[in-house]
Amino acid sequence: MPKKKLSEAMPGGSGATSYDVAELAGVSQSAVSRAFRKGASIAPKTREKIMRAAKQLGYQPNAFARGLITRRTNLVAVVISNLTNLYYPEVLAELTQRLSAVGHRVLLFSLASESEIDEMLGLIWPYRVDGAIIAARLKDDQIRQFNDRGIPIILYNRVGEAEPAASVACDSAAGERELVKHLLAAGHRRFGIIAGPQDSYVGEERLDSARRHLAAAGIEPFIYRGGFDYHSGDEGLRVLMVASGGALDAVIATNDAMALGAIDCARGAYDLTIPEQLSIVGFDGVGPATWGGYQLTTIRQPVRRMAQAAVDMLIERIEQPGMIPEQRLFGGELLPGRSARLG
Amino acid sequence: MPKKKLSEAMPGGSGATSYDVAELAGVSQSAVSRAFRKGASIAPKTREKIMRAAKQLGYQPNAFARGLITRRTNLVAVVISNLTNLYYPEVLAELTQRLSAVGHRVLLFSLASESEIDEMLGLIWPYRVDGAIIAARLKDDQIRQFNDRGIPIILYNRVGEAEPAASVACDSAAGERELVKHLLAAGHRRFGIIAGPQDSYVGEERLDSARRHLAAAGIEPFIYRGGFDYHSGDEGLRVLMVASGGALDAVIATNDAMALGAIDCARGAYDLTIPEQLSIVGFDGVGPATWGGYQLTTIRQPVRRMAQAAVDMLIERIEQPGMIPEQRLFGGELLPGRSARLG
DNA sequence: ATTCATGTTGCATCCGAAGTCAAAAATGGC
DNA sequence: GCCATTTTTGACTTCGGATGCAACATGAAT
Repeated sequence: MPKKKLSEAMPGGSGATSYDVAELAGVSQSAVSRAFRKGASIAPKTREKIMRAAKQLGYQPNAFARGLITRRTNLVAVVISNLTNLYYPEVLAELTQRLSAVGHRVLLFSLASESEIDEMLGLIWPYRVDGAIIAARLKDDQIRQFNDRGIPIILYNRVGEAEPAASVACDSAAGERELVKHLLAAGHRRFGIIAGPQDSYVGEERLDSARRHLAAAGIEPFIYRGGFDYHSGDEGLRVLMVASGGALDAVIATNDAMALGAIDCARGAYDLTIPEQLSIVGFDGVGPATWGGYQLTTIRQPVRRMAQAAVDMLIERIEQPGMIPEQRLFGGELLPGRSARLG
Repeated sequence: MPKKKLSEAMPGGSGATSYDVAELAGVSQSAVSRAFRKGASIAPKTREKIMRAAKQLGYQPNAFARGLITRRTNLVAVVISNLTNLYYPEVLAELTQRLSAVGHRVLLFSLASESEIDEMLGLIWPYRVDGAIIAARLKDDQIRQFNDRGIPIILYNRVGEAEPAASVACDSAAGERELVKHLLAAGHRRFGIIAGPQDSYVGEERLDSARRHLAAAGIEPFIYRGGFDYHSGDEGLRVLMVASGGALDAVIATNDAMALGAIDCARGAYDLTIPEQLSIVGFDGVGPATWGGYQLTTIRQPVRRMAQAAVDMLIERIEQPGMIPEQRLFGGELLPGRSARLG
């Protein structure tokens, strides 16, 4: 008995397979397959005939069957730790657009906490993604798991430590240096820093850079650690005001959300005018930073270019496995804004 | 010759299949398959042995092979029109969390413009998603395509018109009514409305409701149409100020982003104090609305409950196809804030 | 017309896990 | 210890499309 059990047209459903299309078009299943593979050996006339039949049946090749045999799924895992952060939605939007443009689908994973990563990796493997873009803190052994499985990854605003990994990042150190330089030039001397959680890679980089450049000028800043959110900015400013005895010239927040929280707190709780009585700077250049009420002085990450680079690099590495991990560092742009006096 | 071409252990890779595991554990492939299916008929001792072998090889069942035979992919398509809108990232985060919790993966699609929907549908079909949650404007024939293919969908803050579709939404009309009621009770009489684009379902609902309730009080508001973004709020306020000859009591923005833009514009460009000289209300209850600098008077959508409901309904409909489309309407919560005088 | 190169086509097989079914093993009752 | 149940197990087939290969058609060159 030949294997020709055609899927009977269900009531209204469209479970058409290549066999159904083949029968309707009067060709073999192979022909149908070839009609849908660009560049395959098939006569234009035949392809047309097949496409007509396919349309009539609402046929679409089954990505699962295809992926099984070709070992290409056209899926890319995108892992983002906290989507509610103001910065990531923009990144995600860009990544999704770019990936779509090159024929890849986004399998999205978001984490409530970094501890969920291992669990999440277990959810990724079964889908045999062609690659992954990761904006979350991966430990070396987690990076190695991708490497071992031959799945190319691009770290976004993170870098691999011992284990090699391709990455795209915004130069935090350089951005922070720029801010500090201008703040110092404008005469600020008493600094407070509102930093992020210690497990954030970029957070620590920004903090280190700021401290280093302040230290070079003989300045020891007050430091508060928050959680990268608006509320941390508010609380951070209060803590710093107390710690410094109210004598602050400038506050460096390691991201915009906290800087905005600090601005509102300075105005609302301490009745300070920004930037005359206190300079506040952030980092990222998220949407609200440019709003009229804030006009934050900050470093804008070139999100579009970074996303484009991440996707380009990933595709390259998918097409040509075994490339040496490349790290691309993008310079941020100083948005002068009006929340700090710069020199 | 038996089909026993085992995938040779690549250099460091882990392309282990159930056959590899079977061989190592000294059992048949079927046994391996059963070991990974909860509730399958297998002896505890055997399962343990298999799991040990699987771990050793880094084996994870191939979702593509599994999906092909079971016709369940555990994939859910999530379609969101504009991710850069302040409101959607929160929704997306909730949806992803909830879906993960019930064992489903998110295949994310975002649209740069609504016209891309048809194209995007063509990208969804091959992946045989188990269901879809859609926060974008689907035309009836597009909803029908899902119905025809037997793919359950949940519309998020949208409803189907002619074609039946399950949906989850926040009661825009009721929320807007509440706002108008309180604004009227506080004595406001000269209203301006900053509305969204006409192709937005919730936008039109909010606008209609506001106009209707104002009309009932004999009031004809000035209306401006924007694009749901911060900048539209700024521009909207300027236009309304001109149109009304500067004599506005209250501004109703049909979402928060525009309300925030209007507040900053009122303060910055017209030097008005909010809410003493002008009341401004929004809709959604996004993060920045509660920030100290704004404390927006708005209607907070119960995002968590809505997302939970959307996922629950979708799963129900996946498990039990053919259910009658249900529509769930959630009431919003009035956040009094400080951007409007309420009665 | 014959030969050869080129372009199309169908057959058979494969990808990897799941499910069917009947055989084999374990369990229980007496 | 023997037979009747109940588990547990493995051989084989299935899902749907891609591909190597051989067969076939087409047209050009001789």
